[in-house]
Amino acid sequence: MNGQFQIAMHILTLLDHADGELLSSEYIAGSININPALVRKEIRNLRKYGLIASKEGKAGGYSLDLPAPQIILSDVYKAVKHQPALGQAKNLPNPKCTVGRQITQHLNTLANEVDNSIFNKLSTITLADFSQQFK
Amino acid sequence: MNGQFQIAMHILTLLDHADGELLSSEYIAGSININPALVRKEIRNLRKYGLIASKEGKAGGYSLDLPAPQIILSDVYKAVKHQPALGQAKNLPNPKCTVGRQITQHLNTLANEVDNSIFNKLSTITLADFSQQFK
DNA sequence: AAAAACTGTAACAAATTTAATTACAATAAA
DNA sequence: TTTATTGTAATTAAATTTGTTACAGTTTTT
Repeated sequence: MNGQFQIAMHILTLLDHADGELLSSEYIAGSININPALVRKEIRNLRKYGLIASKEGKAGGYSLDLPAPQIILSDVYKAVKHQPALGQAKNLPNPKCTVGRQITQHLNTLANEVDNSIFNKLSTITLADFSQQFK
Repeated sequence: MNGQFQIAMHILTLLDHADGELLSSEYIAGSININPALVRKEIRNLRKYGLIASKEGKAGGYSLDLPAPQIILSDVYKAVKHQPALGQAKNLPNPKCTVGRQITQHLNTLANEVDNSIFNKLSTITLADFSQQFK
């Protein structure tokens, strides 16, 4: 995994604290300490998932698209997750071997079970829960 | 994450099926379809955690160091895991910002909780459970 | 003793992924 | 019309992961 989840949480927490006021990608980038273009790229994704609203043009910026108590961390995770948490090997096991022939399938099943347990855990926490720790 | 867990599980499953007979890194590599040196490198690690035994020299090779029912998948995970499942951002948040100042700590707490839920899930499954699916 | 078949380990190269940078068109407010 | 900002793409740089090669050390076999 990479740092997308952390970046996403940082952005969302800032927006929650802004309390409806629009924040610019430059301001957000200043808090996270990364490049503003990366912030915009990450937000493009979160917007696709209905978590963030944006306004273009002068005095534009970003805000939450849902009240913080309605943003469930499992949804944030889904938005940024592209791979199973257990990882994914890129080898192609030998189909002539009894184990090699079947292992991909069994490993995938296991990976899904693990992903589910992460979802379950994260579905018990809202952005509001997380964000209020800072106050 | 990378594919280390999958490679480790593949190796362990093969060794379980070998039923005490020693397997060479070349044979194992043939089933996984990767380089023998990589197999040995991965095994070096699993050996450190007491999961695999090795024998050097001609007619050498590898075997399980514990009966399969005593190899818990959470131990395999611990052996290969180097990073939290949620990932880890490499930015250094701005300490002048209320959120930036505290977020690393709160994200780490969350990451630990998630890691625990993975451990809990994997601690319910043994290598024997996994491996017997192939028979 | 010598040859053969292994493991153990290191050094290096290649490929892939992630993050950073730059640039600029499009939009909306002043 | 100027200014500040988002949206997006293209490119570069850095980091990580995977693959390769090589060879010393070990144990068995002849």
